Amino acid sequence: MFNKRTKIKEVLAQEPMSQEVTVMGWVRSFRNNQFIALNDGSTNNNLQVVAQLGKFNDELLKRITISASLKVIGTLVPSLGKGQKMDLNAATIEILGDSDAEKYPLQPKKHSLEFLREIAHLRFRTNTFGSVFRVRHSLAYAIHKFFNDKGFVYMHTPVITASDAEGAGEMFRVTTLPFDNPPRNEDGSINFKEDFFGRSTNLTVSGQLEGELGATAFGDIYTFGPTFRAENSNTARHLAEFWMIEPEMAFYDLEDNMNLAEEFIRYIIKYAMDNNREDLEFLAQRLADEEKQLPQDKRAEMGLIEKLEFVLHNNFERLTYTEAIDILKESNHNKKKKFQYPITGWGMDLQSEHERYLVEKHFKKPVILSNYPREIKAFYMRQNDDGKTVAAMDILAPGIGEIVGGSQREERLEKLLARMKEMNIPAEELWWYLDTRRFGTVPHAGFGLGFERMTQFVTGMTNIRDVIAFPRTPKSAEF
RNA sequence: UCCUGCUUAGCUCAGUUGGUUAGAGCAUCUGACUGUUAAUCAGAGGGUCGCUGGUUCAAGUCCAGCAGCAGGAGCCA
Repeated sequence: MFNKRTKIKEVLAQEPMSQEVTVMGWVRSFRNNQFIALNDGSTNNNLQVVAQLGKFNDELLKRITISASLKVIGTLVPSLGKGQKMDLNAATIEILGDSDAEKYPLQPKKHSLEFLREIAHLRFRTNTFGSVFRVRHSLAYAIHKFFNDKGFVYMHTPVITASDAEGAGEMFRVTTLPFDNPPRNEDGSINFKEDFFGRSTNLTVSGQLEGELGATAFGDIYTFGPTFRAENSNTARHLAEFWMIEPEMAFYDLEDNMNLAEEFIRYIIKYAMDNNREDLEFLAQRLADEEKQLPQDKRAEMGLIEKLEFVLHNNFERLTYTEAIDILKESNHNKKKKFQYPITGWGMDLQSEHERYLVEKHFKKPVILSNYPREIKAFYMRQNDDGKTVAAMDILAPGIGEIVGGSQREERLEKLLARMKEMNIPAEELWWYLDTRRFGTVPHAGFGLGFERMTQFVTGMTNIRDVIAFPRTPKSAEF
């Protein structure tokens, strides 16, 4: 058996009492031909391995280069140096894999995030990305734990779908037809009857409609999977491939939905705070250092840890779209005409500058906006009695904007059909969806949460490309 | 997709009104030193100045097109 090692995180938690320990990891630095900072990804903290002078031959020492992989057996003793509690006095050092220092691109110094994106395959070996991806993992685990503990069923909705009626964005087409010479109908259009599925298919833009099918059988379900949007969006908060969590609950109204979303967000943040304290503190420090470069007015008012604590201990501000419009209209910001898009009145769609004003300047906390005008929202949202609004809600977070979008769904078949007709959504194609309203329809609700945006919020990373391992963005799919 | 900006050594950046052989710090390599913590000291190597074209006696520097990246906007999660 090869893997008889102790993870460095566990080693560092021990008291050094000359016990024998086997560790394996990658060299972060090699100082003074004697001190190896070894990292194995279990924590950002390195274990200092001491290769006593004269004990190892030069040929071996020369191969201890940055990012070479080592197996070290030694005894754990209190450190004579000041920078760490313990040393691993090496008895044997085995080079598992050499690393050519002349070609290895990472150095023991600060690199720009832009540069690290160009070497996304190696950036996990930095402290920043080590912390980010350990936190990302914890958030993913916490999500499953939260829903599992509440008795939700984890539902795997399809990645390839045929419905093109959702209007959630541009889609990536899935086909096996030859693109240079596809079979054609008599009128010249492409004949998808000859395609793999016998019809036109695409990558999913949302699992919601399928999720509703699950909710109307299991009661509570959630999905957690990849989602694809072929939008040509070039921003720090959009990806062409991202992960989304979509809970869907039968016997829920809009308020139940908001309560669940708020509890959910708080739960996963608390989980990360309890289990990734070290990584979050590192990221908080990183963010603070980064913000020092910014002018005063662009800096966040709270540090990362402070912000997360604040979210844990303060209720989200809840208000209706109508109330939000009033606040915006009456704001000094608007009266001084500082909005690029002026507040024209009820019915307008909120721009991100408006959302940011509400969240970052007015309330200074996460905000849940509800009951939007029906004209600016999707067909499946439940129509309110006022005839003007729908039971929709968005959760807006400081720094990243919309983090959750959800609604109570229209469960009344006649109303749903009428709305679909108004919006030119072909009911025939969604016959299976409409069946939920035909056979024992129930009030139900759900929401979607962008996993990367949530991870951004928790890690403080300002660019979404830095919280997913291999970001897919326009003109970029190298790794 | 639109607006703005950027692109010079492996990395982070200087580079004057266009003018000889394009610089620095870090990294790398060689040597010295040896309880270091971004180790230190000495030396060396390392460049198609994003690409294509233009103006000029002369272009890293000026102009145009293209590409990529970043920030902002739109779309959204």
